[in-house]
Amino acid sequence: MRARKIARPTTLSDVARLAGVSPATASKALNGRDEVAPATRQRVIDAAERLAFSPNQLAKGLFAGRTGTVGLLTSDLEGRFVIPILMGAEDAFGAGQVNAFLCDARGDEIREQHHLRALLSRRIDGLIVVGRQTDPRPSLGHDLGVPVVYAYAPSDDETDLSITPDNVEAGRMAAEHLISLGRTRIAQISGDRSYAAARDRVTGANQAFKAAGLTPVGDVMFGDWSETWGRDAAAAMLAQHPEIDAVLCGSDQISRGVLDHLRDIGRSVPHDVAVMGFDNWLVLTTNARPQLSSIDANLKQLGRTAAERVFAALDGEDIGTGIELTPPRLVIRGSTVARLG
Amino acid sequence: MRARKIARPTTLSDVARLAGVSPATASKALNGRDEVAPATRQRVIDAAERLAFSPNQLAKGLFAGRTGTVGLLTSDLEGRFVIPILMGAEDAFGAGQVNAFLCDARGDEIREQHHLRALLSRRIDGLIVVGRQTDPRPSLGHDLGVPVVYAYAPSDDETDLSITPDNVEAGRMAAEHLISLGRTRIAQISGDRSYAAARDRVTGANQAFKAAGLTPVGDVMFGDWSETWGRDAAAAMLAQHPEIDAVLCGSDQISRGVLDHLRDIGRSVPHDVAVMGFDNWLVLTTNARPQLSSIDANLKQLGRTAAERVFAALDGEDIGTGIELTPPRLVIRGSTVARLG
DNA sequence: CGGCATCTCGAAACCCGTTTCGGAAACTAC
DNA sequence: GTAGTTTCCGAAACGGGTTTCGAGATGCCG
Repeated sequence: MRARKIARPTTLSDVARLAGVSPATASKALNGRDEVAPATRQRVIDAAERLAFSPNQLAKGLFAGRTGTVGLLTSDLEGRFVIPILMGAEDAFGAGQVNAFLCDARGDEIREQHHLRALLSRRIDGLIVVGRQTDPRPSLGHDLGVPVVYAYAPSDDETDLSITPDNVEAGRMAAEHLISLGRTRIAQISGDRSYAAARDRVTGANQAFKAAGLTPVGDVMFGDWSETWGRDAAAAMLAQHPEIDAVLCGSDQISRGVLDHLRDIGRSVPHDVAVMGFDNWLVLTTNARPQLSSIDANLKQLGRTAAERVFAALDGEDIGTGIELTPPRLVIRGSTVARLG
Repeated sequence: MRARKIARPTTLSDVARLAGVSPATASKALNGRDEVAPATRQRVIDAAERLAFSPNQLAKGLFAGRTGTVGLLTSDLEGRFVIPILMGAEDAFGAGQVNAFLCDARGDEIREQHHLRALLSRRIDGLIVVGRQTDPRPSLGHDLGVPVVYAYAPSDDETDLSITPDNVEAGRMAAEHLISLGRTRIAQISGDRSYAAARDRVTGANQAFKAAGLTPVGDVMFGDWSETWGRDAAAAMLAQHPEIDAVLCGSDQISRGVLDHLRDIGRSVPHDVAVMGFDNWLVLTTNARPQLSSIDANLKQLGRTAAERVFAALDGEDIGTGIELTPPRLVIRGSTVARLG
């Protein structure tokens, strides 16, 4: 049997005709409404089965006002951060009957507006806006007609709901881990100073140092987020302060550079110097020598939370306002604790 | 002026009423049909502008049978490979009026079927199936009613259209680069043997060796795709064959491990030993010491091509069959050519 | 000024599924 | 036997847009 050239999808009327009832009855039978005789219902169900009927969600959405679709508007698909968030959101959505439109604005405001228009004209039920930095981004406004949640990058309008990682807490957590290991001469090599993520983590770490009565060694070094910067910064730092016994880094990439330099100059990790990373990027952390302790921002969880907030808003709940911080998680590996290799 | 709690989107009827015409005329005016007087058209356009009217794509699609949406069914969002492909596809689609549904099946066939159902019931116009390996995957069949293109992972049904990187050519290209540099004692450290990508690249490289009259040093080492494996394999390889002057690796991660080991034992790269990676993963290649030469599979281009094929099929063209190979690209950096640092 | 072609517009049907509401049939109660 | 209930089904309207087709208003001709 050849497939028809144009495989017109079967409609509810087709099912109704085969079952010998009206479309109205077929609809009621398939949706479990109770004004249908059991025998009739079974006939309709059998007919639907036979024709492999799947209802046209467009028509359904047209009437219901709900489409079962959500927009994911990201500003950077290449970024590693948006992917886990998208996954978490997909997790939360996928459980139900929701599908997600993915749009990438490439950080271009025009393109973002364009995508936003397109999404709204498709009558999405909700929108998640994902940024690639934790710095605030312009709000999309409130008169969109659908609930909006900002993930990772918070909105600059505090009457929006934003969900973002708690980088201050993350910095504190990392510093406290090093302190709890007895390290006292701790240096910080961070990333790009223009990123709130870099500054926040340093803030948190400094709070922990202060609380423990420690003075950090040297000034915090800001640069970029690369391995190369980590290497160069470590060289400069250790030349000036050879006494340091731990380095708190702004990212796993930077940590890898620092580890590299430490091996070059023959310092043992973690015995002589402990090294903490940030982000828990597995490709980097688990293949480092030794494996790299890091702070995981729980991005997947963040994405799931964002999706759940959108869901809640769909069910009529108030979506809430302000910036909601999600807690980080400490992942201990061999770069801070020796027996873990 | 406060935004209404429920911002009911403006409909075509609203526009028509404001312009003082019937919905039918309004529709014709906005869609550029010529049975409308210029003055009337302008009135309608102005009214639409005033009300910020954007037509309900659902209703539009309901009638037209075209929804302007495409499904992207991937089996692994975490994989680095699918992301550039998705980007390329988004590029090609985004130019027009098409939006993409993103679904992640997590390599689970049940989940895949579930998502497929959902997508079809949303009346997508086309489907791109993205895999995370280049090994063939089960076909979804032909009676879906929409054009399907398989990207990266080809379908096991040769009457489907698949687009996948030419790994044999990639292997050959890498080997020829090393040969052209005068290297004659070349070893291969590859990834997981169960991956077609690993085997194909080795095949291509061996063809190049044969053509040049060279005998590879030692057996090809298969392992996994990690940096750690690269280190271990390099150690074993160099212990047994200290004479090698180039290593052809199965991935950039493996290359990084190899580079690491070479520095450990004091071999200079590229002077003593040249190293080639695969995938051109910038985070790894540009931060290596020296920077890593690699083969780029042009995945973004692949995604764009896949999207264009779907487009073509929508316009009535035959979608074609078989496996279409996309050419790789050689990226030369310091790990093979010294002056490039 | 009548007859005919042209232009412009709107009523109505349609896409597909849901829901309301009314009616027919079967059943109960007296 | 009649009146009142209940059960089950279908006609019709709806949602938001598109398209067909016919009607009314013009313009042009002789």
